[in-house]
Amino acid sequence: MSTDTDTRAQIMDAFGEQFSATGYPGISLLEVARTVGIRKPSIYHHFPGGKEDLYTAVAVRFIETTHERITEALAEGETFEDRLKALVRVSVEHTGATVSFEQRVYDALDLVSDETRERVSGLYVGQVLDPVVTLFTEAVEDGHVEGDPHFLTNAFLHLARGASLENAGATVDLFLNGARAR
Amino acid sequence: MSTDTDTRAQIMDAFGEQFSATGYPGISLLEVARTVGIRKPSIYHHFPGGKEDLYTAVAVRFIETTHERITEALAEGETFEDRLKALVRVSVEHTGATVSFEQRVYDALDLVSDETRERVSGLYVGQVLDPVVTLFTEAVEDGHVEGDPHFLTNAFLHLARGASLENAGATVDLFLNGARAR
DNA sequence: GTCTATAACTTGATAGAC
DNA sequence: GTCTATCAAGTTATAGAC
Repeated sequence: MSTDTDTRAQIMDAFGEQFSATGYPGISLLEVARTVGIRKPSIYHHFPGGKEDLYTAVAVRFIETTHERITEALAEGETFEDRLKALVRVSVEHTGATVSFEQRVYDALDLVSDETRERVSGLYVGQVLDPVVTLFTEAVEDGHVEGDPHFLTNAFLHLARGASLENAGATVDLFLNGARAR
Repeated sequence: MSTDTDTRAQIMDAFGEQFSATGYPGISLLEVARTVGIRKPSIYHHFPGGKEDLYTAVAVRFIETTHERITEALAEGETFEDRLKALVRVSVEHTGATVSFEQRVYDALDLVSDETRERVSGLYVGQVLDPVVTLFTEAVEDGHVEGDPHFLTNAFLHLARGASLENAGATVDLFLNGARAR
């Protein structure tokens, strides 16, 4: 095997780490190159489009990984409630120090070209959002929950963003039963 | 009245707009100066500490404004439920295009000096977070809701972040009663 | 209070050798 | 596939004139 794919992956990893820490405008390709141990021009061999090209690759990889984790989470749960708990855990794993990688990806959309924005946002909706919307659509049909599936999806994902591994169960319970004292 | 405070406010406004659009690393003080209609060095007369000094001023102003709005929201509502709805509306007003100003402020904390971080985050906790924690602490005591006040505060604020003006009521209803079909 | 001028440096990106 | 060398343009920040 050539070292090609290895270097490429290392560049993406280094980019992703900086991206997570500072967001799109804060990334320095020089710093990325230094982290990998190569010179800056070498990045352009692997990613001719430069910074935006790298962003696209990293965002696509993240979205596809997330899609896989969501699919696994939805498959492993027996009950609807279990599936929600698994989804919260997926969300928690993505949440970095101060701001989630997902938020960074979404955030950068305003700073890239129309083509990149449409490609990444389209992929995000199809691979990440739609599976959750489908889950809630079926859950409404099955009588587990009531309300508009898109509203429920949005509310649940925002709630999940604030959760931690410890209170994943409590978060799902709050979502299903509310905070009102009984 | 001198033009001093006026220029200072204009600089803060221009900074805030760019800050909202690109986040801390994406801001150009040259661009800020151009927007205001002055040369870049003039910024340093009003904000000797440069970029970070400006960030602090804008963040402090935002937090204090938010504190006032929260206080008003909590005062205007008669019932606990009304107060929650008013809080959601305050949160919605802060939410910009892709990412809220609040998120931007919080986000930049990792990129500034220790002193600035401690000052801004301390002010945020005291002025924005604590009033909501107090509201939930009292609500638990009064038997309106049940659970840990800090958990409830965190969950509610995350939920509110995903709300819109149209579904503010539905969001509060979801928080209090849950999504479970009855 | 605002300016011109400038220092010192980093950015993204390219050309061309090996 | 990686390199050296280089580019134009951007960045924060300061000194000193008016």
